[in-house]
Amino acid sequence: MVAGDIVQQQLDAEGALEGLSKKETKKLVNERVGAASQDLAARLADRIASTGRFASVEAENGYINIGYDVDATTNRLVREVLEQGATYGHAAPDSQNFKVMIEHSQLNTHKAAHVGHLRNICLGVALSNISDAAGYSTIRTTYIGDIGRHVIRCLWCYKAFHADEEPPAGHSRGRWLGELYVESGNRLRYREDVLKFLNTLIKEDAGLQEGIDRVLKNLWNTDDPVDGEDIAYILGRVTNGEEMTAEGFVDTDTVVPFFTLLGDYLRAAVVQIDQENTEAVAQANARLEEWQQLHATIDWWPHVPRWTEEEKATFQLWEQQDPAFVELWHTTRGWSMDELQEIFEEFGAEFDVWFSESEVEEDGREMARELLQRGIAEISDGLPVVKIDEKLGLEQETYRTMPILRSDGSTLYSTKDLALARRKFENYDIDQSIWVVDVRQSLYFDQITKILELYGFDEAEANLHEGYEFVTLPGGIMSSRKGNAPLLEDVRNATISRALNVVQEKNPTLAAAEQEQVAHDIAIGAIKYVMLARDGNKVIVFDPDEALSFEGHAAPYIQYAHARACRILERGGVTDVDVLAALESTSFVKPVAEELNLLQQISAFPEMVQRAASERRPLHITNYVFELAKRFNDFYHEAPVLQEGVDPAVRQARLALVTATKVTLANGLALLGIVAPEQM
RNA sequence: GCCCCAGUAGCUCAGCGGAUAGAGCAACCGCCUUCUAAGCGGUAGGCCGUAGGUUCGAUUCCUACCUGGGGUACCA
Repeated sequence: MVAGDIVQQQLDAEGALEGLSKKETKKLVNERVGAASQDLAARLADRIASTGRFASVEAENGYINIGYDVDATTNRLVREVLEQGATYGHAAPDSQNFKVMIEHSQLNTHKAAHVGHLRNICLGVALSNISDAAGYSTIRTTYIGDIGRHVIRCLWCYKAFHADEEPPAGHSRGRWLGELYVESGNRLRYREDVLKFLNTLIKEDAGLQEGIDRVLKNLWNTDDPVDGEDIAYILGRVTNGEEMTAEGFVDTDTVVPFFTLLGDYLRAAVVQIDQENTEAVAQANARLEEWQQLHATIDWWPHVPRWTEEEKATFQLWEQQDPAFVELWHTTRGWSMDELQEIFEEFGAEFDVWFSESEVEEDGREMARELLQRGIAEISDGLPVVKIDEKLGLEQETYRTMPILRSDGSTLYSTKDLALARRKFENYDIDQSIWVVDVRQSLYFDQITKILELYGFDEAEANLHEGYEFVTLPGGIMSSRKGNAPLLEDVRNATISRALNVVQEKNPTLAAAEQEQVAHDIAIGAIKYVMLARDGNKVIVFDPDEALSFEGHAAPYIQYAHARACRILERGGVTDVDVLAALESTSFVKPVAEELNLLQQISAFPEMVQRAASERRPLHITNYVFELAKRFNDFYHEAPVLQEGVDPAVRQARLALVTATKVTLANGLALLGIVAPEQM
């Protein structure tokens, strides 16, 4: 760019540009700029070299390569690393003079955590660590979803169907509640699911039109014949390829015998189909399987409307703070919290402040009232909402309309978040408030922020949504109903047992307890690395097999480099303290290329921490630490430390380099919340 | 419809307007009497989604389009 300007000025001064079109000017400048930049680089290089501050300065291809005095620079660097130890790379605490609150790991009680939550925890922990290390005063917080529709549903299901059951002992009680929540959804959504199945069949199954007659005939022949109008309804929908609704039936329970008889048709379809056509066979089988699953609970059908009423009534029990219900809530909440604590501990999530939805509910309700009173919110179709675009005077739809309470007066997520956002600034004197929540909520958080602005809350703009894409499975979107969303606990267990196998195979002489500890560190590290080594705006396709791979670009590769470094130091019989003490007499003369590459990478760490913090991208640290491990492995193969024939001075220098590498690797991994074992 | 995100090697992903676009996995060929082979070296593999624009220079910035994903008033 500079060279371009210079060339242009030169040509201008020479008068060479006179009368030329813009395009011709460009062409001329273009022709000369390459040479000019090389010339410029060479002249600059000369000038830099003349300062005598660098060991070598070379101009190459328009770039300037500067060489340092290796011995002095290395000594200084290694000293810095060893003196600072676990804080190498960190800025002085609070040196940024900026206080930030990071909210993450908003797990729910009464519900099982899945791999998507795992990404949140890993990201939140890493972002907090990095923020802290970069010198931002960081308050770690979480916001537990201990009330809301999921809790109500779970407890409704508990009271209605499982009240007399003994919940399992110990930590699986939380998981048990999670299963109840899934069951509640299946029950309440049952009619929808059945109708969806029927309507897909009507739309996609060409054979149904022919087969329907027999099904309907059998419907006449049951002991308790169904209404003729309903049979006509079914026939009409099928022949016209139109969707059925529950309301379309005179007697909605007609669906029960109809759905049962449909099984005969589907079973026959599997047999009749051309067996050569594997795709059609697979589809027919899949349909039959889905039918079987739904049919297993066909007796649910008549009850669904009543259940829906019961769910509403359960909401009201909470709203009215019914003592028995509140007690049940409190007890079951405790079961889940025990489990959440374990997860947090295992994944290194520590919090300075704990929030939960139940504690901000009243504040939120109060705020909603005020918003209505002040005319910022209004009742639209019986629903309290803020018409944000209208209030901001925006022509184009941008922030749309946000409900701030349910029409029955119960609170929504938004009700509570408005209150919480305000509380954070009022009680903790922060400069910035960050939500680590997946990207699907970005409109939601924009809405919250804008409503706070309309409310007159000055700090609203200091809210920041740190979004990240969600986690899917190789097969497609996860659906908890189909049960193919891997639960956090399952992923954790599978990875740990897999890691244990590898450790036992690779390091059979290690004591069993050590093997288990190492396997644990490796497994958790592997999971975390997968979650952090992709940019936030990339969807992670979570392949359990790949997460379990311990080779290549993954945490174990880095941990292995660290363990190797530890091993060398152990065999060399030196500690960090010894190396530091000997530094005065350590000289780094004529290092090989692998050593220089390693040194360069170590020295880049502090800057990388700053960058990761300011961009809020732990990815920079995962990349950094992988590159560092790679360079160490290169060094390991090319530059022997303890082997015979290595000059004692070289050995001393290399031991120092290995120590600095070990410290930096451990520090980098620590920022990611990954443990660096000393042996593997 | 409107808004957001992604599209780079067979797959998963890096790539701070600049040098010959890089890793890992998978494939193929090598390296353990040596500080741990969870490692290292090599081979092969690319219209950087498409078309314009800005720039001396674009994978990178802008616009449009294509493809995929997500969001879009009483889910969280």
